[in-house]
Amino acid sequence: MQPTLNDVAREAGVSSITVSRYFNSPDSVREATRLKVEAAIEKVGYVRNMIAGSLASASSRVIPVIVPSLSNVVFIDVIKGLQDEFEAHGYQLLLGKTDYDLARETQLIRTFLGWSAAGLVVTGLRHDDATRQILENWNQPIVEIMELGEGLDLNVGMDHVAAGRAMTEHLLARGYRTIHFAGAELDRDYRAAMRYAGHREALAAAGIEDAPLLDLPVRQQMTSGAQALERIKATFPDCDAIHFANDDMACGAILAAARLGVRIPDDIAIAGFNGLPIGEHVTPRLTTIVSPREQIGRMAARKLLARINGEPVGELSHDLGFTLRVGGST
Amino acid sequence: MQPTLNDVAREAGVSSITVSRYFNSPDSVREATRLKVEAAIEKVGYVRNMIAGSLASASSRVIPVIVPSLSNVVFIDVIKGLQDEFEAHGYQLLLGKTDYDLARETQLIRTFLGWSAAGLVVTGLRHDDATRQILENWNQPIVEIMELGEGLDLNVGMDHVAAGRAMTEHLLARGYRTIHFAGAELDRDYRAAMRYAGHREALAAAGIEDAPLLDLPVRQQMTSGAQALERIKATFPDCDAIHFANDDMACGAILAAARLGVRIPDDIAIAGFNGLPIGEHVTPRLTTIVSPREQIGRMAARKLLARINGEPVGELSHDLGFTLRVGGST
DNA sequence: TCGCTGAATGTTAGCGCTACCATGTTAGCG
DNA sequence: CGCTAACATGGTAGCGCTAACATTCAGCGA
Repeated sequence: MQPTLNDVAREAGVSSITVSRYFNSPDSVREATRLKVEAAIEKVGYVRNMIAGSLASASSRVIPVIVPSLSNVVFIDVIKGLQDEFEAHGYQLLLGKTDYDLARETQLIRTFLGWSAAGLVVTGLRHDDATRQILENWNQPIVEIMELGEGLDLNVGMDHVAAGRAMTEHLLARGYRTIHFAGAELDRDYRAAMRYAGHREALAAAGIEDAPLLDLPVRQQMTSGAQALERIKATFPDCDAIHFANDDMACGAILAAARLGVRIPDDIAIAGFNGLPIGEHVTPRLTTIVSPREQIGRMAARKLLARINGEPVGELSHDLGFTLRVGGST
Repeated sequence: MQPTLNDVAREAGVSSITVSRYFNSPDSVREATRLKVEAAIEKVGYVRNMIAGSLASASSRVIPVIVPSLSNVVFIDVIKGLQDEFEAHGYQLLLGKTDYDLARETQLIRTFLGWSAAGLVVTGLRHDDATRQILENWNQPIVEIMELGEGLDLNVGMDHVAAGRAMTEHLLARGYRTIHFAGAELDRDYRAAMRYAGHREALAAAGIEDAPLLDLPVRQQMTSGAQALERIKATFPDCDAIHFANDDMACGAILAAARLGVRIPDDIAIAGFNGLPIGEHVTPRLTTIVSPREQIGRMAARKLLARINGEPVGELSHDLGFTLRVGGST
């Protein structure tokens, strides 16, 4: 049987609430008492029972994080940022995954509420009505991450439409005119679809109404990229640039180009999105948009913790921006 | 205020314990009662309070997972496997990260014990005495993952020494004789060091006593790989093969080779470890050892859940093996 | 010395649920 | 039709902690 607060209290010759205070508000315990309590804790080998504490105080130091997928590096980096900040402040990260299914999201949130969570991190601004209703009635802080817009509470991310626009503006500036957009399952990955929307906007602004789209079924991302290049090269010989939905696909295309004898950027230019390390190692270097993934996690955690601790959080919606990194591929 | 079991019970005209049974052992509740309870739950919008349940039953459906790093794809894949299985069985994954620090591991485990966890997944077989002592006195199932050997309880992984040996045997069979091993911070990444040990064994068995090692400080893995290639090429012109500690480094080297005009495998052969998708996209294809990462997660979760549910778990230590995937790089 | 004040500590009553045992209820049998 | 066994349900106590209020104590000025 694990020792309890009472065992520590008896050993230290104080009451159990004093030991509780030693943990929760050390400043309100006198130095001498603190030492006695510390010795007692050490002696009996006490481990705090977080469950009992959470029940009594109706709040736990647990923060659920809901992401659509763990196969995507993007979310890994975000989780890393979140985890670092949470751990540093004594909060635990509870991981949930929706597989891009909004109903699953609702279910997860329902479960997590049962953990009296101190806050919630959820991916994206799109939720179904059930989720929305639950969260609106929940009075703990929430951060919606990745995108930007009118949210439930706090919001940290970047503007995907602007990112798509920026890349296509770059391609247009370089003189490319027949630019295809290639992605994988854009209905699920709606943030990629937003980048495609930005891409269309940029084309329209340049007087180009045609914005050809190749939307492949997901398999392995790099393979899809290679496949997209082959397909577009074969079907649309006029195409002079491909704007990919992500770096994995773009690098898959660049690596395939070497095998196929396609010269980049002379025969066709390639652009990506995310700023993954691999883009710097392929030849030519990939032109991409660097997304602030880990920073999104870090900032989301900071805002959430600030809100939990009743500190000012600043703007509700926080745009972390992005940077265009130009390589030799465009 | 959230509705409680009592609210549901009153609404359904039964006692609260019956509602509790509806959740925990549905088979022991009559059909008619079940329907009444379901209607009541729906009506009052009841959400289970997992905290209270965990306190009363002294066990929570939470399973902490402790990994050294989140920057390494390897652990991501493992977490994915674990998460899938846990979620399917109604268990929550609590994520902890040690940054390869054993003292941090102890601290995390101590905290997690306070969550009355149903089990624990921890990376590796090496722990400090404090951790070992805590875990030996804890009577819940534990799985140590990644490696193989005499563990605290259950163990799922692969034999890294054998993997290193297998790769080097392959290189020797291909006729390479001056084989360098290149890794990054092998003191921290001791599983890579185990592969190096296997590499040395294979060389020794072939009568080669010299097993040159290049151990770089970690930066970005692909960059380290490129750097290793340059360094070895310049310093040891006789070297005819590099056995890398992982695929990232190996691919970094292959991609750098194209830029440097080094022909692979004619000038130098390159081998990796892990079987990441990128290895199949570089030219030539990377020869590597495919590690069963996601399967390790999945199997670890299954064994843990079996043990939790009092089902037979089979062998305490489970070897998931590995496969040599030969590409054009050797 | 006393009384006052603020800081430190204690007392009490739950938080919402489940374990344990007790009781009621049904079906099957002779 | 009564008896029994198996099944279904209920009452009660308490898991280990903290919120809220109560009390004590130290330190100080008058």
